[in-house]
Amino acid sequence: MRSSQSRAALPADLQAVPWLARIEPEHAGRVTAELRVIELQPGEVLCRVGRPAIWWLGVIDGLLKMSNDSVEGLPITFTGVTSGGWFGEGTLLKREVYRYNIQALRTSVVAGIPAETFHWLLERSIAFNRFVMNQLNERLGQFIAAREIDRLTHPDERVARNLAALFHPLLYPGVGERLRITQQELGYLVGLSRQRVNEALTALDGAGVIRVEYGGVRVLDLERLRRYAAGG
DNA sequence: TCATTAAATTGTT
DNA sequence: AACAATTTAATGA
Repeated sequence: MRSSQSRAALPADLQAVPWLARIEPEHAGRVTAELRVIELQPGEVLCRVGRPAIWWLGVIDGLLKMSNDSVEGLPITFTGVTSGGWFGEGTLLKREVYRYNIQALRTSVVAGIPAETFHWLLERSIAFNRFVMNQLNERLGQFIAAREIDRLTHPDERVARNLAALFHPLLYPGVGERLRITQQELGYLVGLSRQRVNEALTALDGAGVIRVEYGGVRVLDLERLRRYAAGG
């Protein structure tokens, strides 16, 4: 929006694109040439509902909040997109407009490839199709989970589920890795105050499912985090 | 490399 | 919302 300008991708950016190394070399060439990168400041909006979908977008580094608030009602779902996550494929496949608002929760580096390149890859690269198919499947699971999360009343449970969703197998292959997110950011994501998030994290730490660390959390038991129930 | 300082983040009230 | 304590990052000798 402001002074943000897109630039060509640097080698370091390319390394942070998980599907790039998996597709055929002859296809990767076009992608690296067309990949654009932009830096977002906290609070900056990447795309809004209703805008035509021109890019397939992914996070190089940072944290984005994906929300679909209907014009009339309250925000429906929130999903965090962390480093390595790509989104917008559903919209691009149908050649529609964006159905979500994407906002940066912290300073983030975001990459994008043009819609034509996205379709070009779909028509040629089996490896790319495989990645997108996986991605769609994961996203579907996330939305089903999101419906459940919305119904949860207990803050500790909401935090637990949201953390589990962020620590997704697709984005973070191994348990025990550190998820870099501050308690403030988690508060924005889940819709709770920082204090309440802190309280919830302390409870989760006490239960042994996560370890609270400075500037992030470490998931010790992803399964138990997913199934966490307050008081039991 | 170490010490000092500022900034960010956390834990509590 | 405010405060103190802690951790990290930055700076410069």
